[in-house]
Amino acid sequence: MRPLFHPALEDIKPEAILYALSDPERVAIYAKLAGASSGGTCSALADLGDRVIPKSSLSNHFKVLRESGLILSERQGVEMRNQTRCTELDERFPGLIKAILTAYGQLPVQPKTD
Amino acid sequence: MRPLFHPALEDIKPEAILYALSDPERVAIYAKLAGASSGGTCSALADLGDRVIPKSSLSNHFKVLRESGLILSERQGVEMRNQTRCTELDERFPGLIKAILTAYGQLPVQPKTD
DNA sequence: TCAACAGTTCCGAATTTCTGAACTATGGAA
DNA sequence: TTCCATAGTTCAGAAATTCGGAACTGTTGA
Repeated sequence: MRPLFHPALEDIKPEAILYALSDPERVAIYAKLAGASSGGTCSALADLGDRVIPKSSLSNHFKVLRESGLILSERQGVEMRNQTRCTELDERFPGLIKAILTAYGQLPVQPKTD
Repeated sequence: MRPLFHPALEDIKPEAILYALSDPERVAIYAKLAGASSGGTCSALADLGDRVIPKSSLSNHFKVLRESGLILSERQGVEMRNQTRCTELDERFPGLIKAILTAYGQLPVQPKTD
């Protein structure tokens, strides 16, 4: 398996962020991740309620989110822990993520201020 | 020619906005439109500096922008006047457009005094 | 060493995007 | 009116992207 690619903060492109979040399925995944306190695994996020995302599609969604700079994934044992990079991202693109999640009506919690 | 479709404000979908603005070429067009006081025509916006967008591609860009709810197009004589719907949109999705244009570095903002 | 499991990669089918060419709509001139 | 020029749209086929089942990889535990 190839090592997972994560762009450096300064290499994150707005078009990649917008593209990644132009898919409601990915937004749902991202919003769950942003809301969950636990590092969300892929399989924990596969169930969208009305449909279960196939494994390969899910893996691709995570890849898009990861390579756009929205999330950080690291293998932990047999599974993959994913977390958002929202604090970092908000530095680089102030207000962007919050405005997007608000637009989707998916803003889960107020941003952490720690 | 088919009549041009514009979604009603309440039918505008965030995914359509994000998708439309996930293409830097469309962002450039939109930003020029937002900046220009005159209603920008298609041909006036075709020149991106480093490349001239083909007519048919340009027409498609405008269609995507229009059908996502970002712009309003109306024929005026032989040409098409386009204007942004940013005031309306900001009501529906507060802060979204501004955050996006800022992220792209395309918003002529006043310098922060931090 | 083997089995179970989480997730990735592969690959073919379906969908979408791109753009040159043809077409439509409008206005102005003869 | 008829013809021409201009602005933009639509068409069509090639290229690129997305989707998802099947096969594969890496890890843990027995």
